[in-house]
Amino acid sequence: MNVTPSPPRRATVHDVARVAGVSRGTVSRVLNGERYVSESARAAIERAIIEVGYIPNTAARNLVRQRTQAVAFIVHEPHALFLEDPNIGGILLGANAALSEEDYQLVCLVVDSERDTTRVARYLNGGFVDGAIVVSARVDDPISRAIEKLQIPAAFVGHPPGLSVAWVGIDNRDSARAITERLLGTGRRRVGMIAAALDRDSGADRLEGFREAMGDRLDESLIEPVGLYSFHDGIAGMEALLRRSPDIDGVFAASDAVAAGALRALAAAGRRVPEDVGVVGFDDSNWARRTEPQLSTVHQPAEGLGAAAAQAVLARIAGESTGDGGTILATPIVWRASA
Amino acid sequence: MNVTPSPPRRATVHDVARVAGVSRGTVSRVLNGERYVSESARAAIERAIIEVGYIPNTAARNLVRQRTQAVAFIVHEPHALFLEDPNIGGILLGANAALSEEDYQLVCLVVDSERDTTRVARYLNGGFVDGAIVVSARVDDPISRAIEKLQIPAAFVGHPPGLSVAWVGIDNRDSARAITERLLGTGRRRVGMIAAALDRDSGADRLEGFREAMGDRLDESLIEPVGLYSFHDGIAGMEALLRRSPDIDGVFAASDAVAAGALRALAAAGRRVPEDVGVVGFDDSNWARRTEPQLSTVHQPAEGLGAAAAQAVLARIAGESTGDGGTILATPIVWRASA
DNA sequence: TTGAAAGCGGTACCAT
DNA sequence: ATGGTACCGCTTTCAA
Repeated sequence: MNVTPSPPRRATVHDVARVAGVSRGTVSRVLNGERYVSESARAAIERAIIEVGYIPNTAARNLVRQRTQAVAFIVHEPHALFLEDPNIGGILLGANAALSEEDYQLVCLVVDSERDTTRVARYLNGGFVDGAIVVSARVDDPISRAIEKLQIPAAFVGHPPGLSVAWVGIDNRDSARAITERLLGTGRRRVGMIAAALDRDSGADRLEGFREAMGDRLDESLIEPVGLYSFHDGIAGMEALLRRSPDIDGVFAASDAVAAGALRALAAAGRRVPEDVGVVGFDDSNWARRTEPQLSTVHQPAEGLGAAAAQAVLARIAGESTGDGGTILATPIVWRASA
Repeated sequence: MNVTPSPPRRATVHDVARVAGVSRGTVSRVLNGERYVSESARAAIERAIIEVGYIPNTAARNLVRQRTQAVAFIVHEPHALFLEDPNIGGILLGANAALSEEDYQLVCLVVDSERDTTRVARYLNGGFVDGAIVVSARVDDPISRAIEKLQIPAAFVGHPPGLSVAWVGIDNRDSARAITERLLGTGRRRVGMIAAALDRDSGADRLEGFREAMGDRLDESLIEPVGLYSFHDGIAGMEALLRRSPDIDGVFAASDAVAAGALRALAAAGRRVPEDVGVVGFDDSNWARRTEPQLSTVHQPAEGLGAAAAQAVLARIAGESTGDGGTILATPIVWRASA
């Protein structure tokens, strides 16, 4: 069949002007609510707008105004992680809310392949957005380069190592230290850690914080490194720990998902939580309230991070801030029943 | 300080032409890899491009070409659901991959407030995208209206009741019937259902399918309706069922999250799964592999849905298809250990 | 108060 | 092959 129904040409300012019997300039003034338009002209134009079914083409407007009232939100996560990460959704929602407040449109771009990387970089170059928020940046990929080269107002969530830019994040080391100390405060003697994602800042920092809190009491054999912040790695990590050090009575899991896995492994091994073993996690994600018992954990302010990143970008768009500093958000400990 | 560093004006085709000593037309030809450009001109232009640091402004190009090579992905979920829904991420990734294949940019817009609704509708009107994929459409909201009015090539994921448009989805009723029958096939006598989200198509259809499969054997008191597809509602639903009908020996939970909750409640009540009670879920989401025992469930092809929606949109952009039909994807049963 | 005209950054057609 | 020019849809001086 392939009968494409006549693409109904959209009415333009031109059409409105013609029908209203005025110039396009006057129409534009009405459209933008400016002064110096006679009542009669305004009325005629408003009538014409309805008559011809006029809808403004914002893209054209942006071209001349040289600003778009839009900010990109770029997610740069490997496939699986994107689906799993409990924070990403919150960050997105937080950023969207903050931008929405200022009537900015958040456009989220996801990078899931080499091809995406260059296309997104092109998009950034293309003049479709006034700024960008980047989650999980890679150093020296086309996207970071585009942002730097074009000096696009940007903020990163999580500190991109090596990049000197504005960023917001949390203090993973300090938070890890704090919750480990709290765990120690419950009287545990043999405290271990299931460390994850040591190739990332966050993972390495959490381990570092654990080390700090343990000080002299640290027994290296009580540290079990695993690959991802995942439930399954949590199970494996806990099993390894139990095998190696059956007398373990406290565990700091690098994330709630890992902690949930640890709980599962402990239950399978017949250990009671928190009576025999105290367990603490990190993130305060959905996991934390679904385990039995519920997790004591570090609250990660996902929506706050998104909002802060958005505000940083908006400030730079407004030319208010040129600093490359980082903003660190508070991470209160939420004490529940698992320790 | 507020010293906005001199906004470095971006080089344009004009600049390149001037430096290369040719006309803008010729520059444009080189940019678009057309024929009929002398080697000398091409070389001069390429040199000039580097010299002035030219970066094309895609937005301007789109304006004249009247197409953007971008498709919107609109998510219209209430706040909490957005963070919970196990399918949305997969749909997004599937759509992105399919669009990426054709060198289209997916721009995801999230609707989380009244304000967002109108802003997104404006964005759609604005001429920034060639098409749209809509997840969780509302009937007669500004977004659906914009799409209809502008005849934007679109596809909906899940059948938007009342709207006559292209859509992709699954057959919830049939899938529910199939897995219920399979559950009955294991010899259960007293099979119930924790029905959820009955105000949505999907929820109502799954219950309908359950009813069909049960036929004469249906005992209305074994149906427990709960609010959301959530873990906690799963717990509550199962508790209610156990209270009312202690002899229950089979449960169809409206989603995996609900099933996970049911498992928790059953464990708390001392029932063994699958020995005492068989449980089946719906979605085949992350939940399914994290419960103990792992869930038997209906596989929901999230990425496939996203890809199919993307292809439908691309086809309509190409003017190939004008049908308003729906595409139904297969939902194989995945049999694990919970029944 | 209003219209005319010059762009915004490109593309595309038409002579040459 | 190339330059000239009209135009995409809208905003923004500048005169009148």
